[in-house]
Amino acid sequence: MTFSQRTHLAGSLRAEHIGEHVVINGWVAVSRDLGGLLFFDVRDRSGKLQCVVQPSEESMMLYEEAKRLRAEFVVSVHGTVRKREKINPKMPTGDVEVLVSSFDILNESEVPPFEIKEDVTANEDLRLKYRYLDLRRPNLANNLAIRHRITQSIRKYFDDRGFLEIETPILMKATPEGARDFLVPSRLHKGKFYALPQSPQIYKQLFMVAGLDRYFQIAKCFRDEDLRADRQPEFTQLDVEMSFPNEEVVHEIMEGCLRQTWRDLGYVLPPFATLTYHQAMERYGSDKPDLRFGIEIKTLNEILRGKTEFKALNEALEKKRGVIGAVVATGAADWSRKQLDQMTEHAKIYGAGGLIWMRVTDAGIDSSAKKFLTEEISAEIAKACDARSGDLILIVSHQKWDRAYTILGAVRSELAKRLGLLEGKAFEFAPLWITDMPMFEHDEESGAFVPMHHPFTSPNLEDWSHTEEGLEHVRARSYDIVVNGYELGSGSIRIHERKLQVEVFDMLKISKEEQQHKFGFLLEAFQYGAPPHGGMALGIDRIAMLCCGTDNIRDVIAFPKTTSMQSLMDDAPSTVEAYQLRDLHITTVGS
RNA sequence: GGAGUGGUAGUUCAGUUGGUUAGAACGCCUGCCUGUCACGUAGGAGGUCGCGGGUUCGAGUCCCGUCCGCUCCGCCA
Repeated sequence: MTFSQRTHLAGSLRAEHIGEHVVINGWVAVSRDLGGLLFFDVRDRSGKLQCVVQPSEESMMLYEEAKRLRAEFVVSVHGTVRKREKINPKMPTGDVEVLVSSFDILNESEVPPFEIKEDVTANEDLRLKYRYLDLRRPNLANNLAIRHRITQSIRKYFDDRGFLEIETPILMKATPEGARDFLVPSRLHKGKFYALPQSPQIYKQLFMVAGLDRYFQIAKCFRDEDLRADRQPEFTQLDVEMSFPNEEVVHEIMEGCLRQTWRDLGYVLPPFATLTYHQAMERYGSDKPDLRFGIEIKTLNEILRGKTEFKALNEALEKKRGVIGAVVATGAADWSRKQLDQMTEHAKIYGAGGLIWMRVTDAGIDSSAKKFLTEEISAEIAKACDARSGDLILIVSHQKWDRAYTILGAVRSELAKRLGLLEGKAFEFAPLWITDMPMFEHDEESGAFVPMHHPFTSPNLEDWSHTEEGLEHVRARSYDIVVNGYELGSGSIRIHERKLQVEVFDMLKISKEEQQHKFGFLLEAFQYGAPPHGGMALGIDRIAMLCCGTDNIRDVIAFPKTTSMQSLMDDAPSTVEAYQLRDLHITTVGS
């Protein structure tokens, strides 16, 4: 089939093009036959354009032919741009239309399974099955364009600063720490497996040993863990590492990168706040707090100690790490019993035993724990919380420090939602650094200490301890970037000395044999002049989510998986032929 | 691993206490219509109520199981 090359994109025509002869190639979005006068809109990636077939005696054939046009037919339209009789202010191209002189149907289309329009109503599973049609919608296509803009901006930023973009292997050694690996069986090595990278962490550290000095990569990473609205099994990271840095250098580079990316998209990224991990937990109940709204947690342990008969509260006070905390819902004293019950149910999802509410009014303080809290104590709590008449105080207690604050953080977020504190703030950004994470975390199940970040993170040497009791208080030289409640990424100054790395492995109860088997090559590399180094990794998908104003990671990925890790379009994962399994020395068990 | 929620026409949904032939809107098809842009208008076609079993004279509706979508807890160095 022959057809003319287009002269313009459909969405690009404006009044300045009036009088020009143009060729537009695209899809029929909709056709309106008024009986003798026929309009059809042509859509391409750039937008939509109205075309009109106005029959005259010599063009009746054209009109008859145009009646065949249906949605999603592919057409090549020749015509002349002219001013519309009635302009359409809702369309960017609404000042003009193309008077069609001829057109070719380049391909017909079945009736699509859902209408391809901006305000799509079809459910997501149907749209995922026909993803190529969903991507035809300008809003989704625009998300991918924004994502492209982000990666271009990042590449330019790091190139300008002497960073080399270097690819790392996708088939790598399995190091089953942290998340589950995706494994790839080896055909040539019976019974052995590669793993897909959870991150290029070890490779980029070896780049520093190699003297490559400054590295970055936009890298695909894989984790075989359960999905969420902001998590996919394969995702993309901006991975960065540099030699001879301190925390300030890394922070400056990464902040600059995000600021430039935001600017290139036409957004403003305000200055970063900084909170230590403990500050974030105790003030906002999260290690990734959303600072677009201000509700802060108040800890009430000292106010309530020895002042109440409430059993649940005293149980928290008796424990070394128990916490009683409160958040204030401004102006919510008039909430109904039902609303309060809903908040309680929400807190219980996160492990709360219950929720105490206090209504502060001119008439005094009404409380669900009236029996156990005297008027004086209630007043003192209200004062500590800065609660005024008309406010609602929600109190949570838990015997564990982090659980208590996590529940309070969840209540804080739910309040923001219910009080509408985030409305109209999709494109406001509140970035911050979270610093001084604990190096180790006590694991309830195993009773052992596990690394909170990863085992290559350098401890703060001021805190470094060789005793188990001391481990709890060792700070890591790590840092996270958080924006609007999303952890965009984390990084650290790494260990670059074999001796310290072995000490950390020992503390984590990784046996010498295991150290050698999993990380022997890294320990060996550290013996040959490894420079001090550090870096960071940021989630490109989450950056794109923020910049597209969506809270669903699937909106910024071309072909995403569902929450059960399937691709509805191509039906992956699927069974394979028996000979393929034989080649790989694999048999499947069970059914 | 667990919790919640949904699955009815091509699509989005409604469907009462279990009761005749399962409805609406949009889309689709056929006419009519020369300035529409959510065109209008007249008519028409279109259903394995996710799947399997059970209770019942009778199941879209009740029960059990199962599959799938979404959200969340756990998990995610």
